[in-house]
Amino acid sequence: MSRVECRLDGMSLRHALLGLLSERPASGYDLLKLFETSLATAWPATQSQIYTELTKLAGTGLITVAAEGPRGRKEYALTDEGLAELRHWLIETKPQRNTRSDILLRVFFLGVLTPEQAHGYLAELIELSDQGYQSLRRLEESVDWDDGGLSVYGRIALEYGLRFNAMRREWAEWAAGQIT
Amino acid sequence: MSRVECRLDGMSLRHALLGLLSERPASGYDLLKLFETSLATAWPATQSQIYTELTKLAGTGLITVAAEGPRGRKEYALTDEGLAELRHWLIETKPQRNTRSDILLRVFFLGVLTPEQAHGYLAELIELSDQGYQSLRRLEESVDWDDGGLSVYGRIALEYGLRFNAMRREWAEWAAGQIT
DNA sequence: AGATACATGTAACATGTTACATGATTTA
DNA sequence: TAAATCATGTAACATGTTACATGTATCT
Repeated sequence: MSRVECRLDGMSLRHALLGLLSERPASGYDLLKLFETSLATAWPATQSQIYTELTKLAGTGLITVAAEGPRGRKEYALTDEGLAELRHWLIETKPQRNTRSDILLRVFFLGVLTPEQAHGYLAELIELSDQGYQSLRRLEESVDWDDGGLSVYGRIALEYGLRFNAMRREWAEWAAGQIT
Repeated sequence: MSRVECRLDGMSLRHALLGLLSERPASGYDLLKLFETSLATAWPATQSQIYTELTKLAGTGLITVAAEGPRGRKEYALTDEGLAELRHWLIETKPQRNTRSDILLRVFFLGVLTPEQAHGYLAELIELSDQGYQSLRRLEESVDWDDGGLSVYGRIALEYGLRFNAMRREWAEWAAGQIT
């Protein structure tokens, strides 16, 4: 009775918002900041998208306006239904979204460039990976890992980023060696 | 004079098509098959998208209908302008598209599940990574690497996939150990 | 008083997905 | 001759980006 209809996959933005609200109530503005910091690498979202989706979520009862503050601030809180939907998404639906990579796509076509230009591209990737790695290291140091719920799994997600950037750097170095 | 206006980034589908056509002429149907095989992991595209984009590209002169075959087949070929645009994209524009990962996003919110359920999710990821790895190994064996232009960089892209899946597997195993 | 940060909302456009719709040629 | 494959196109909808538009509270 409680699950009204079959929902399609996707709609990850919706679940990202539910997930962030599962920790504590927050305004659209707060959520925007959280997207910019913690979720930026996993699921970037714009201000426009966030506010629009929050209105929809409140309309379907997955979240509610729990409090109103100064400057028109609306603080949203997760409802029981919202938490159920979040759990449903995590447990029942298969993570299989197609990952699109601008960076990898270009690699297929480096043959139309000179070997020097191809090396240039790979050097860019090495730098990009280094920057990503360093930036995550800085984040690691600045975050209070004794904080609430997101910290355990936030640390795990950060480790993913570190390993990913290290892998990409090593791969790009190897690839540069393959090009004569 | 030749570059008419400032183009925005993005439009990777367009450049993926130009890139594939830089090797040899092909029909929309051929290109669809190429997307399903070689580009599937880097930049998936649907039949609908491909045919629509080909029509647009032919309209702007980046490709032309070089030949027509049986069943209404239209074989497209890259023009000089198209090749210039492809090179421009590869050399001048920075690869910085936001990578969205459904899989990583869920990790942030595993705290709303029981440790057992979280372990279940990580086990799924390990299996997914293994399958991805094996499937790329099979592809590696089935492809004729002495073929044309795409093979050198196609092999490099494939190596990326192998390393990525290996990295993700190891990370998920480590992550499982972090959850008490 | 002016700058910055807080705070929300919408409109236009670009991109991507699913489903529908049609038909020709080859192969078993 | 029936099924599979080749071959293209469009319509409706979902999602994501950029720009515009507005106003309040705090800090220096």
